[in-house]
Order: sequence, then structure tokens, then C-alpha cells
Amino acid sequence: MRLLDDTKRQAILTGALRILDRRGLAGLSMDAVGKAAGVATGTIYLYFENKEALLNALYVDVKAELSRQVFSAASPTAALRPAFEQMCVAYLEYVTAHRADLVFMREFPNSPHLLEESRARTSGTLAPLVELLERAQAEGLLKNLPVPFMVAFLQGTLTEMAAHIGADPEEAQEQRVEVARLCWDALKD
Amino acid sequence: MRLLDDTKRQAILTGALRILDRRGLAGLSMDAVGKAAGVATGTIYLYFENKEALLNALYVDVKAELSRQVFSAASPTAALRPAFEQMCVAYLEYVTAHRADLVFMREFPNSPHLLEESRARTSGTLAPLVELLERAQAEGLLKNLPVPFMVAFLQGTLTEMAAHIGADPEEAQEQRVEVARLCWDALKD
Amino acid sequence: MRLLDDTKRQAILTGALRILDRRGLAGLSMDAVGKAAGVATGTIYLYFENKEALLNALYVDVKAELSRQVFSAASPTAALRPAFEQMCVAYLEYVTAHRADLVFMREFPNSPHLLEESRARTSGTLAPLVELLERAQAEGLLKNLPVPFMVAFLQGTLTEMAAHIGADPEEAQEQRVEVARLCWDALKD
Amino acid sequence: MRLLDDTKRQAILTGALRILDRRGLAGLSMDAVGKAAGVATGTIYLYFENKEALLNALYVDVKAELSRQVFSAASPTAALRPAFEQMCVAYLEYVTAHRADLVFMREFPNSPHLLEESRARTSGTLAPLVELLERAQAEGLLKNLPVPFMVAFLQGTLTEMAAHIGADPEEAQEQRVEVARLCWDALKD
DNA sequence: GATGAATGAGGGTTCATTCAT
DNA sequence: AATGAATGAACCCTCATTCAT
Repeated sequence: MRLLDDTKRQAILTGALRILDRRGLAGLSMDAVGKAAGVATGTIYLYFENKEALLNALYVDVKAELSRQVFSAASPTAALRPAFEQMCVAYLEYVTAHRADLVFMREFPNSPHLLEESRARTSGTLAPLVELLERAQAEGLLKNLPVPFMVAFLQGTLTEMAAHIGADPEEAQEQRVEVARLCWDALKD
Repeated sequence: MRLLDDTKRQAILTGALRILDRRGLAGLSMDAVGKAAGVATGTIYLYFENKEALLNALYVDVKAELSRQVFSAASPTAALRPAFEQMCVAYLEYVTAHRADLVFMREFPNSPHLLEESRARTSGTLAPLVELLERAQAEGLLKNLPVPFMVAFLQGTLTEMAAHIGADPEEAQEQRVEVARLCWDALKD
Repeated sequence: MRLLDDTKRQAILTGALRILDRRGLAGLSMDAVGKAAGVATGTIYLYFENKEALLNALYVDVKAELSRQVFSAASPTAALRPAFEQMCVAYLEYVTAHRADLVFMREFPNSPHLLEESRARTSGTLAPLVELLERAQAEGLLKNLPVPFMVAFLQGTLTEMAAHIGADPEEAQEQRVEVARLCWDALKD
Repeated sequence: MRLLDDTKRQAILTGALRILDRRGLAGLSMDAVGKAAGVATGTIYLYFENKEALLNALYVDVKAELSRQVFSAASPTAALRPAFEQMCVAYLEYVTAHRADLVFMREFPNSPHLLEESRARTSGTLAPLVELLERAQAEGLLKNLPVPFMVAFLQGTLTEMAAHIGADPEEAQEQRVEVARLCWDALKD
């Protein structure tokens, strides 16, 4: 399925994201994606087997990009709490800048189109977070809850709160820090 | 738009919810709703202007029902923290028992179909929660964050966590209490 | 699948036959059928589950109509050879007058769309012919070949020869009689 | 349209026949032909103006090959009836061994794609049969029917009956002889 | 000459909405 | 008020054909 022009593949995914942003998952038609990507409708099918495959590829890509952005700055040697809050802020920053990604990541898993394979391929993206939570638990800093439980909490809370971050840059940064602290307080022992 | 038979109106909304439960928002067709409600397709249009109006009405109803259930038990004279946690648990119990409502409440606001009017009409349903949070803040128990911010946190967190509550009744109850505590810890000063 | 207006069902089948006549099986689109039947495309789907179902229904109908026409006049008490030749002539007359039916009946069974059920439902249409052949065999008039073999021979030969019958009515009738005699000679002992 | 590499032209035609065998006329896409021929899709258009031209060329070729195979063994000095029956058997053998050819030859003439030119170019392939029939008529062995009429009869009957020849080799051979005899009986005076 | 990526018209099908009954 | 048959636009996808390489 990997044909010649990887640039075009990216253009299609980006086009899809643009439509998602403007019209939501229900409004994403293959025609619209083609138009947004500057590509004929039929061309999409050279790069993706069908709409479902396109959406799953997008899901995998978006998740990967998110975790790359969120975890890239996190120095594994940093103290646990600052590292934790840094991650939270990075997450909030990312979804603020990529609202469409956020909407898609929340809506798509509820649709019947998410393939088990995609779920599997994205499960590893949160590894750095899992590791950090485990270390913090080991040191007695966090509640003794199952890690997946805590991950779900963070994902849900941060995603939700991202939508309530203000537009003013300075105020927004302050609010992100507050949310990060709130998350830590929720999980700390 | 409020015509004769209010029972039929309810039947339509209930039918829609049943379809939502079985097939999700994407699978909700007007034909299916009619069939589930025991009503002809055309009849729906006597009670709702179009699909969008039906969905918005459903959204308002579901939200109202949810808050009625959640806040009905809360005695306003109870101690603040128990009252708070009681609300959280009630919320989690409700969405566990009404999974379709949950799915719909999470998916629908992301769609372009949620009208501003519906958002406005549902904002008041959380008044008892707002009041409780303000009292707790006045007593210095909670962080000095804007109340809408805290409400958003609770809504997002509880909704997200509801999806991760186990199936075993006893275990589920324990998890609900844990989530409630976690929410308090997040917000407490 | 049998909805209200049986007239419309017939109109759709007739429209399909008209398209078949003009453009062949490959040129038969649901849009074209709808247009030929004076009906919206979507309406076809109220009467037939999909294109395949429409084609199979048409096949069953056409086969039934053919055998009704061919065998209606055949008096079972008539002498065997005249009865046989009468059937042959009737068959040739029918396909001359309904060329589209003929083309369809020959082309469709080769397509992957003919359902086993349709094959089964049409297998009985030739019963009068089978009976006649068996009686003629019992009387020692015909070769001792398997009856399905003889049926296939007649079907193939008559269908093929029908395409070579001239346009002039009088000449055509003469040729039909000749073909009938030829068929008898082929099978007679 | 006759370009350099005649081998490649043949490969394309053979590829088309292979697809015809596997998927029928409706399943014959230019992509599939190219793949089966080991050739790029675009290359087909260097050898054939379009799909219609390819199919017509295939038709002409298949018909020619058939008559070559059928008439090659026929010794012109042989007695008429044995020569006749030999031809019939050879025809049946050929189409048994080349089922795809048979399917194609039966299906394609019904489509609107068969050009008059192709029909004309294939009409001569049956010359040896025509000659034989004329000689037999001159000797008073056969009915006094127009020769094209008799040719049509043979073609239709043999093609149809070929589809009903059993799979067991020995039985099949016996059936072929029976069909040949049946054809002779049909035409004999 | 040869390739195969790209095109876009056209196919089958669904479904929100209308309207005659 | 209630019905459900009818509509037709819009959907996803295929494929004959073209064209830059």
C-alpha cells in the first residue's frame, strides 16, 4: 500500500484533517478529502484501500505525532513531578494548536471504523507516560491505582480541559499550569 | 412544534436513544427511529422539524434527566465533601446504567449539529453542583479556580472515567468511590 | 418485499427489459432503469433489495412468461409430434417478438448474479416439455438420450435459430416450421 | 495499430482470456488484463486503441484459432458423413478444452461491443464447413435448407451442447459422438 | 516503447425529507 | 394527525483512459 509519492499520502491525510476540522467526522466525504488535498477522488484509493483504511491511518499518524510532541521534551532524568507537569502542559499545548486532531481522536474511537489493529498500533504511544507513572508509584508519590486507570483519567481530563483553555496566550499558559497541578493533586497519594 | 400527543414525542426520543445504543450516532436514520418508536417515518416530522431538531431535543432531555437523577438524592444540608462525592458516584452510576446516553452526550457536542440554543438550555442543569462548589470554595475547601473551569473538569473526568468502570458490580462500586475521591483531591486546596 | 403498488413493480421490470434491449446487460444501470420506468432511482430499492435481486426477479418472471406463452396452447391430448412441433414454433414466435427477453435469458445465466434460488424457481417451467419428451421416448419415437440433454439441445438450438429467422412474416412462419421439423429429426430415433 | 512486439500483443490477448476464464466478461478490467499479461496498463493502449478494440481482436483471434483446430484434421477426401461428424466432435473437444473461449464467444456477440467489421472478418473462418455442407446437399444427403441457416444451427447447437458434456473423459467422448450424430440427423434429408 | 500514477465520470446504494392518501 | 411510498442528492468506490516520466 506504500506507493510512490509519500508527499501525496501526507497531503491526503492533511486534507482529511482539514475537513475533519471544518465539518466533523460525519461530514468527511472522500470527495471533500480529495478536493482539500488537491487530488482527484480516485487518487485517494491508490494510497488507501478505502475510507476506513484512510481514517485508521490518520488515527495512527495523529496519535504518533501527538506522543512525539508531548514526550520529546521530557527528560527522563528530571524529577518526577516537574516531568509529569511538563507532559501535561505539552499535551494541552498540542491540542490547543491542533484542535482538529483532538476532535478526531475523541470521536473516531467511538465509531465502528476503528480497527483492532490500529488500537494495537497506538497502544504503545503512551509508554513514556506509563513509565513515569509507575516510577512515581514506586516512590510512593501517587495513589495505588491501576496505571491504565490513571492514564484514562489524564487523557480524559486533559482533553476536556483543553477545550476550556482561554484564547489569550499568557492567560492560557497559566491555565495549563493550573490544570497540570490539578492532575497531579488528583493522582498524588 | 409541541403538538398533540406528548407520549408519542417521548416514544420517538426513546426510540432514538435505543438506536443510538445499538448502532451509534452514525447509524441513526430517521427510518430506524420511526421503527424503534413504533411510528411512521413521516410522523417524526410532525413532532420535530428535522433530524437536527430531534437530536438537539434529545440532547436537552438526556442532560436534564441526568441532572435530575444525579442531584435528586443530594441533601443540601449534608457536609460538603460527602455531598460532593455522593454526586460524583451518582453521576457514574447513572452513565453506567445508561451507556447510550453517555455515548450520545460525548459524541453529539462534537458534531456540528449541536445548536447554541441547546447548549444554553442545558447549562442550567448543573446549578446544584455550581452551588455546592461555590460553598466549598467559600469555606476554603477547594482551590480558587473559576467555577465553570471546575465544572468542566468534573464533567470531562467523570464521563471519561465512566467508560473505564469495570463490569463486576462490587468492583464497579469501589471504583466509583475511588474516582470520586480522586476528583475531590484534584480540586481541594 | 412485496409492497403496495404491484403496477410499479411491473413498470420497473419492464423498464429494465427495455434497457436490456437497448444497451445490454452491461449497460443496465439502476439510474437507466428508473428513468425507463418513470420512477426515481431510490424507488427501485423499495421494490427490490438491490440490482442483483432485480435481475433475478426479472429472470424468473421472463422465464415464467415464456413458458406460459409456449405451453398454453399445447393440448396434452394432441399427437406427440404435432404437439412437439407446436411448442417449437410457439417458442420461436415468442422470442422473435421478445428479443430482449431472449438476450437476457442467454446472457444472465453466465453472469455471477444468477442466484441458485432463481435457478431452482425456474427449473419447473419446462415441465410440460419434459413430460412430452418422456412420453415420446416411452413410445419409442425419440432417441434414448437423457431428457435434460434433449432439453438443452432444444433450448440452445431454438434460441440460436430464432436469431436467424427472417423479417418477412410469411417467410418467417415457414422457417419456424422448418426449424421445428429439424429439431424433431434430430431427436427422433 | 500493429506495433513492434507481436509477442507482447499475444501476451495481452492471452492475459485477457485468462481473466475471462477466471472472472467472466464483466470482471475483465484493463488493469487485470495488464497484470495477467505481465504488462503495464498503459502498454495495452499501445497495442489496442481501447477496450473495445482489444475485445474485438480477441474475438477474431479466438474464432480463427477455433476453426483452425476444428478443420485441420478434416481430410477433404473423406466420406461426407464421417467428415461431418469428425468436425462436430473436434468442435466439441475444442470448446471443452477452452471453456473461456466458449464463454467469450457466446457472451461477446450479445454485447454492443462486437463491431460489424469483426463479424465480417470471422465469417470466412467456416469456409471448410460451408463447402462440406454444400457438397452433401449436392449429393442429396442433406435437407435443402440455406447453408447459412445450417451453419447457424450447428454453431448454436454445438456451443450449447458443449456446456452439457460431462467431466468424465470416456463418457464425454461418447456424448460428443452422440451430439454429432444428432446434428447429422437434424440436417439429413 | 513502456510505465503506472493520476484522473473523473459513472456505478450501486442510502437516507433525510416530502406529500398524496 | 398519521402514514409510508416516493424522491433525488450525496455517498463510497471502480475503472477506462491519459500523460508525465
